Amino acid sequence: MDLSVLNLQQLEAVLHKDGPLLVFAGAGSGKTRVITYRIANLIHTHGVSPRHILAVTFTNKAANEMKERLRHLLGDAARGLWVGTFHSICLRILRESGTAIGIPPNFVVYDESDQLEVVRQALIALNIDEKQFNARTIANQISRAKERLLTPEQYQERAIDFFERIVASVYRNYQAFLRSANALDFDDLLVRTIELLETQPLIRARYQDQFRYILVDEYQDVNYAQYVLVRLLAENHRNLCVVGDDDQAIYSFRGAEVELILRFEQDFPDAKVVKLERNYRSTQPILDAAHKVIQENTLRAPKKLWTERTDGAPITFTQAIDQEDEARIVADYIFQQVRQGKRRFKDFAVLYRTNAQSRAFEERFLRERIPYRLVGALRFYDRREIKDLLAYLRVVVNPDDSVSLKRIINVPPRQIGQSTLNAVQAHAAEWGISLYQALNDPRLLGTFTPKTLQAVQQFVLLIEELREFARTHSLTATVKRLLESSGYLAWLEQKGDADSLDRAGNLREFVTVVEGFERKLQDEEETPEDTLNAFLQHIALLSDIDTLDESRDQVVMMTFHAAKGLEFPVVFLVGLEQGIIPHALSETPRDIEEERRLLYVGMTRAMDELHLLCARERSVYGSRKAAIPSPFLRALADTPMPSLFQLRYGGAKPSPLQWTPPHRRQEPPKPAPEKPAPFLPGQRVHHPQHGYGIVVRTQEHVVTVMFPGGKGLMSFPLQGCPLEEA
DNA sequence: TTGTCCCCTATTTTT
DNA sequence: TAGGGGACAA
Ligand SMILES: Nc1ncnc2c1ncn2[C@@H]1O[C@H](COP(=O)(O)OP(=O)(O)OP(=O)(O)O)[C@@H](O)[C@H]1O
Repeated sequence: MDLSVLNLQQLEAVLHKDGPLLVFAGAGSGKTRVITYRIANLIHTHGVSPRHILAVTFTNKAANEMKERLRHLLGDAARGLWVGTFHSICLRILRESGTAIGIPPNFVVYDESDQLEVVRQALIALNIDEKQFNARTIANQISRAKERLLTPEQYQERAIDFFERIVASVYRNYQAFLRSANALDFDDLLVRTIELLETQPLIRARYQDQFRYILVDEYQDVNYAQYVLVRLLAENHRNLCVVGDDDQAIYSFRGAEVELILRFEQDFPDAKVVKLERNYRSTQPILDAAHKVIQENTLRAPKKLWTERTDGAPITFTQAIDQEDEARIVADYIFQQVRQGKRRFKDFAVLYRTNAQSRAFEERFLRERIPYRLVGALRFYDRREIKDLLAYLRVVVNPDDSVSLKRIINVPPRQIGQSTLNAVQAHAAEWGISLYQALNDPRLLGTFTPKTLQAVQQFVLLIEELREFARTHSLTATVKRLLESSGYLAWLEQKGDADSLDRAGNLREFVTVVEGFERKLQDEEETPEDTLNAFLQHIALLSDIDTLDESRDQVVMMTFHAAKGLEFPVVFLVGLEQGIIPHALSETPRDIEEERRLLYVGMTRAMDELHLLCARERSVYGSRKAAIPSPFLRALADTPMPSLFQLRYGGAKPSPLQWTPPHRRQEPPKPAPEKPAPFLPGQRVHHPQHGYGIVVRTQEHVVTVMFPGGKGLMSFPLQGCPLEEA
């Protein structure tokens, strides 16, 4: 195997065979590469069987890439390796061995919205007003508790105020509900795996023996439960290699604790520590700027980072008028670079703090026919029609899954309305049975009018018939059958509006996805039921980034969070404004430092070019608000940063960041009393603050003017613009 | 029971 | 801005 693609420090980490190992290093220093080559080396040089190796990645996509690279390095010798996220690995363990603690392998994985629904049900059962205690907040609290491995009882003991006591009772109820629906939420996957390993010595011994080498990427973002799981699994062989960078810890809102990586050397006093200092990804100007930003943080371990790419383009900073202008500037730049043959679309990434910011870019890119892929909060599988279909499938697997049943009982409408549903729910709650059991309970059915009774019985018949069908047919056939016999597809088509037809299209696409999944499983001998289970569980753990296809020539857009671990030749960081990053909701110094790390993660995704943008004005909830640059950019005050205008039109020499101090409020644009004078390119104009300039271009609503004296180009909305002919 | 219309509110980030 | 929920008529 060719280890010459590693530097000395990387080699040191890769060759370290037994015992705990910490690779602690900055962005782009080749940490992930170390993990990959360490695995390859263990298999190739030391003859370790792949099934004795467990590698944990942050996303499913990262797992797939690692598998792919190992296949490339080792060919078939890499088969049998365990690579996946914490959640997918726990899922696999629970499927294999969960029965020992009463988890049948066909459990359902509840996602966030299912979770919320369960909390709502619990609130109703406990007679708590949802307006008084927000279901989402409570669901979050429950998640936090599980991440700290607190049972409802333990949580209750620790509850210090009224709210927490409420949460404790909801939590207890919530767990009971999950159990009766044979469901696990995301956190349960970890919690129950740990429970399994802690209470079942034989099973623990088996997995501890199996995973002789454990490697964890992005260790700075593990939470307490994940930490406990790793320790538990590694306890015996102690061949644990963790890799991370405290400056890239950005998931504390999800319970992750950076302290866990900082504590590694105390947990394993004999740990070998390797630091990597050479960055292979970015040019010097990018690295310098990123370093200036992150250096402002106080809670960090200092680290060096250098690069041989000392000759890069300067980073740019551009203030746009508003978000549309921001999108326009980015689109123009991309278009120009592609047209000149310098770049392809897939070389570009647009990164932002919040998903809502993608909108202006989508619109602009659509208009300019720039192909793009949005990695969004809304997954394909989260679309309403797909979730409905999945709910049907879950009910087919497990009719006692009341959350799913409730979702589809009247979709499409089948005469089972709110009042019937209320009666069913009340009955189910009263007798402690599932909704489906209630629907079959003569005591309840007796109270229905003939019309309702018929509707209910038809529904039960539909489900039974589908269950029978699913037992004896392929997954694809079942899905097709379901779309027919539930009347779902017909319902959408009969509605006939654009939205419904769109949804119908998505459902057909879903059938294709199912076919693909089934084809991949072909070699494994599975019963139709197993296939269906595996499919549902698999989908529950997918995130949108996992479906990103990097071979397609398209610009990618995603949040800073989603970009973790990725790299792109040209990166635009947009909306770098106070209130967005740091986000207005971050308050404590700790929060602020995490926001700064987020910016750092974004900056360090760039290989060749980094472009920072912000807008002077932004629409929030539809109303326009003045915006000022993010205070984080102050760290770059002495960095020469030309704007994209200057880059394009030449003009003034790169100037330092023009800082608009926070106290100097931007004037909201005054509505123009008369039709604005049309400006022509080449025309001389005067601006009250910036003085004389030359118009370089006019568009429908915007005029761009070049000012002398290092000011470069500025754009103004024609509406209410203070420019005058000179 | 269904469908429509209008008002209100929520928005950080996600496995 | 949008989408969810409540009020109301058919
Ligand atoms: N020894 C090396 N020689 C050449 N290129 C390398 C070397 N090590 C890593 N690289 C390249 O550097 C880039 C960053 O590597 P990698 O993703 O492993 O870094 P990382 O430390 O995991 O980054 P991050 O923390 O930002 O996710 C990749 O393109 C990788 O191929």
